Amino acid sequence: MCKQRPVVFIMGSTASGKSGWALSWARQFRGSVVNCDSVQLYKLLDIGAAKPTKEEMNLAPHFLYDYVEAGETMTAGKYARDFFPCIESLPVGPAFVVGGTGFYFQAIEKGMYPVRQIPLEISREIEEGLKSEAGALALYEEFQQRDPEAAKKIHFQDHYRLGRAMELIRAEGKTLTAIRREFADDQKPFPYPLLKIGIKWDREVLRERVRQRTERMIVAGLIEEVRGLLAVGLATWAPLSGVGYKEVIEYLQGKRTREWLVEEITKNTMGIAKRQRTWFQRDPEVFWFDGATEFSLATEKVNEFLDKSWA
RNA sequence: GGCUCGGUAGCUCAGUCGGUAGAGCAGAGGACUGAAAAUCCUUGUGUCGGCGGUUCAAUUCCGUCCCGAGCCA
Repeated sequence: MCKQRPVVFIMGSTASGKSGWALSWARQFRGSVVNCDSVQLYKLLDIGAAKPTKEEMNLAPHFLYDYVEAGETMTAGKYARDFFPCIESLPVGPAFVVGGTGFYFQAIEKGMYPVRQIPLEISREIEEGLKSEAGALALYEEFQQRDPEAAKKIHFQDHYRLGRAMELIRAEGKTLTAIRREFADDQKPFPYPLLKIGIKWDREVLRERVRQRTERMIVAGLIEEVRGLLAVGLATWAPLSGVGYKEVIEYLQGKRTREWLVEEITKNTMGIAKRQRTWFQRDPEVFWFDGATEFSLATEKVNEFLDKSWA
């Protein structure tokens, strides 16, 4: 084994300035920026996804942005499968992996359970069951019976997780708990030298940043972007029910004011920020830096890490 | 000026036929292995507009004052 490519994760909530830090470092340390955001990887989602602009992307190599066709649905598993070939094919230099999707970071760092795609009949069957209160309850009871350990951690109202757990039982014939256990036994470590940087902000300052960014998005043409997506028949595409898009759709449909739009997007974006914070916080390996004042401190940390890992 | 309807949690409001009150939203905290910008969980004491009166007991009834909306002058 000779030199390995150093990888820096840049984590934090939305509107924390991650992309900017990543770009600065990619230029300063002659590296690449790799996206780890579940929305920015789609084509046609630009303004609402807060994707870096073409100009910004031209200042350093950017990867895994804009590469999934609109209308398709990405998953953490697919993302993880795309990530490693991408890293291998990068030009020389460190990789700055940046994004707000904690689940995707986990998918590349820890790996995903090796399970096959759920056959359509099975997912349909579960979906049907989940439609009624009684059906959901019956599924939950079956889940509790088959996998009491996992059932303790999944609330019966969390139909999404309940459904997935039941799909695995029916498709793989294995419980979540069993899959987890097998997986833990042959878990492989992340194959590159890794540094995790987190960007944090005072809550109220972040709220103000989000509000201003929302304003800027609207001025930049967010509404037209959404109109365009609807025009090509993407109304039911999952990402359009995400924050920043669903509000515009509602605005386009009815009597919501522009003021409501800004407030609603700001509010819902803060909800995302909260969930992102909760996710990243529990990773003890993250080095946190204040977004307003500690960029140079963080740069020193990165520099020191790169020195060590290239040696 | 008169009449009517309101004034209850940060916001919108419910409610107590008199025994000091509760939802939604917001806010806060948390979970998380193929939709994750998703999905889900936990969390509500506030002079019930002020002051008096009746009452064992008033946010609830009565009086009065203040504030808001509407109608009539």
